[in-house]
Amino acid sequence: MDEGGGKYKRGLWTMEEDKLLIEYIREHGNGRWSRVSKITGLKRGGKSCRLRWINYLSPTVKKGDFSRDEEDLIVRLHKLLGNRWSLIAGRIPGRTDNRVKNHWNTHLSKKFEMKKGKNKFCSSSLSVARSHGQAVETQKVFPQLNSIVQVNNIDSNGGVNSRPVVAGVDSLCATDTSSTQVTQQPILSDFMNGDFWFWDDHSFKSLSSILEYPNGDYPPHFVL
DNA sequence: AAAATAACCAACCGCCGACAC
DNA sequence: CGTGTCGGCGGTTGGTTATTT
Repeated sequence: MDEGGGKYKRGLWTMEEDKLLIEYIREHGNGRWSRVSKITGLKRGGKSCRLRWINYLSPTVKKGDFSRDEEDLIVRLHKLLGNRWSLIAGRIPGRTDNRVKNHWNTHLSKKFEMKKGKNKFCSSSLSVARSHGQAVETQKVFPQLNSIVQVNNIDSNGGVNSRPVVAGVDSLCATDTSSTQVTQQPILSDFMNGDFWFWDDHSFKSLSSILEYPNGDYPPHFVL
């Protein structure tokens, strides 16, 4: 490959280049990006073609401003997942990881990013409620999560106790680390470290593995 | 009106994992 | 196994546009 060398053009794409790329994809489908320049004569590397298609030319890309709902979802998912932009974008129809990332960096991070260290529980968006009632507020925001999980607590030794809980995005998380609420939710910190697992009869599933199922198409064993 | 600064965002870069050979 | 290629990801850059001085 010669993506960074002088063989390929760099910088903003022209309309003519866009046309060539669209024509290529119409005929050959997307993928096999490294062939684009050979077939079309386009002086662009495979990576550049892929990025241009995914982030701009694809008909699935939603252009225009982010809605309040989308912003809210980004903020909550970012709290939950950190800078895993592709995963976040995967939950927001039509938005690409690059656009979500840019929007976060330019608009949202200043507004919403929590100060780290002072209140770790508040910076987590996931809580564990001991009843559906406590999770109701969060279902409006992130219905997929609440609908799929019934989990058991994992104790400090890695064992599973039998107390069922419902996990969800919590907009009403504890604001004070000294409150008793914190001590009642010992597994929150595990969650934040990415070590939280959902138990579904015979196997553990990480939160991120569940989120990777698009559009709520979870395997049957996750559905309550 | 012009220069300086800030904000925005498309595109690039380096790294990594999957895969084929 | 090792090597090369490709596609995907997150971090970063730099050009353009908007705003402020």
